[in-house]
Amino acid sequence: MKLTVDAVVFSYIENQLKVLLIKRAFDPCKGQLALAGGYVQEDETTEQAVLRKLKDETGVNLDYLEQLYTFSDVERDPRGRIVTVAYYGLIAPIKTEFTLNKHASDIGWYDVNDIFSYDLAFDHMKIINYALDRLRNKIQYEPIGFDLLPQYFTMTELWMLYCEILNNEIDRRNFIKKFKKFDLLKQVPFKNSTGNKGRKAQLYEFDEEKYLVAKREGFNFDI
Amino acid sequence: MKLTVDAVVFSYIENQLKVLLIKRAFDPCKGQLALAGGYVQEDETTEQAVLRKLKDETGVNLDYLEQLYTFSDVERDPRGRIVTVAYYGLIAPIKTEFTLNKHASDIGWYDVNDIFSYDLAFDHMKIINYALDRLRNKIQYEPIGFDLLPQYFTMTELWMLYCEILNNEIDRRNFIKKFKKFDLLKQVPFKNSTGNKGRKAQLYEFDEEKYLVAKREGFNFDI
DNA sequence: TCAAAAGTGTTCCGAATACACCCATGA
DNA sequence: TCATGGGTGTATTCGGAACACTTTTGA
Repeated sequence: MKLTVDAVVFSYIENQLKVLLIKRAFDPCKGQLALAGGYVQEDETTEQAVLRKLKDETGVNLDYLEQLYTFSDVERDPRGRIVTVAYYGLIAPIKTEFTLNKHASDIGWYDVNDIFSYDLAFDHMKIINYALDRLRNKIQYEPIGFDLLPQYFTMTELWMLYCEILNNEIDRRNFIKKFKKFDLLKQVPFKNSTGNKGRKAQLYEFDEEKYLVAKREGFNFDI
Repeated sequence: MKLTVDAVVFSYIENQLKVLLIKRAFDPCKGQLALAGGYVQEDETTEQAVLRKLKDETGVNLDYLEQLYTFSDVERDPRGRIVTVAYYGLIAPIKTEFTLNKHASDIGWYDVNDIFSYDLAFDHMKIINYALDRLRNKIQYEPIGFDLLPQYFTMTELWMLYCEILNNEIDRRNFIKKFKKFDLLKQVPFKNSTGNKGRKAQLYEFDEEKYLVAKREGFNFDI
């Protein structure tokens, strides 16, 4: 019985929800896209293992990490009996410098709307779908969406993120009204100028402290 | 690296939420209360392992089973590096016949409101608390409460179950009104007579079929 | 006829929804 | 001055919360 970890890492790049995949350099499944992951060592928790493997295999540092599910189908790995503890992580769209290592011939961000047409290694498609379900649920009742955005963002960007992930049409005005009533955002004293059209937008920052205090007093984040 | 499973089994007996614990017959933690569980075999999934161990160690058959979380602290088991996949299960309060086996010197139902004063083996207290959190959340948006009740139950019993688990005062009238509007219950053509006081109560049965149809059409169970 | 539990209805309030116009900016 | 995207307000509707009386039953 061997134990591995796998990580479904999401980011939000160019208004699209992306997932981090590596191209496997070795068999089994050589050449196929796969999640980052690997064996758990004797002296580390599964969470530590995920962070270590991500660092080793891709060089990324997460803003959020959560255990997803443990997959234990007997036939899930051709190398033998391998149980995997899957995690999902979120990362702001900073310029991610990938450090290729021997296990991966390529590393990249793939649009989640496209991955269904790819041929993923092992049961990794199943794991990604599980992660997507969890993300879509969780983003509605925990303020984790901010971990997919840069530190400073506009209301429209926040709104577009939610539209993209929940893939439905949310009324922009109602969404912003609701979010402002939550009172979890700090205005920052400058505005953005992405694109050179139209009015400049106010930038905001998530106020983690405020959220924790509000939560302790019974506030429930709920979109 | 060894892999085990542990099961937090709940039932609802005498208007109290109970958890199934065994008294360990051997070291480590001999004599302490613990969850049912054990090693995962090479040719079975973790879910199959839980069901097998529950059958072996206690003889109970679950009405509901769900994976909870995988616990992997390096020091969580004195026997060495053991990662455990925890599950929680629900079972209706039928007369459960326990089959004692060599691993357990005793098996019993313990009120969840009392277990905090007991000395549980390993990190099993942590696991039970995790399961309680999950149950309290999930019962509010999936109709799993019925798996803690007998096939036929009264509205008042259903209401009391929710009050007990969510330990807060829910308005009885609003609760019943809401549940009736869901239209997920079948009236059965007889009434109960528990106790010999007061008006007899209509008995109901959960209509799983109706729920699945409604769910497919977009219905969301939500207390 | 009384005590105990079951069963039911109405009002009120707040949140969600639907919906449209004005503002700031740079070309 | 115009096109583009940012920012705000109101009316309506629906569901949740608060709340009290009548009915059935057995002793």
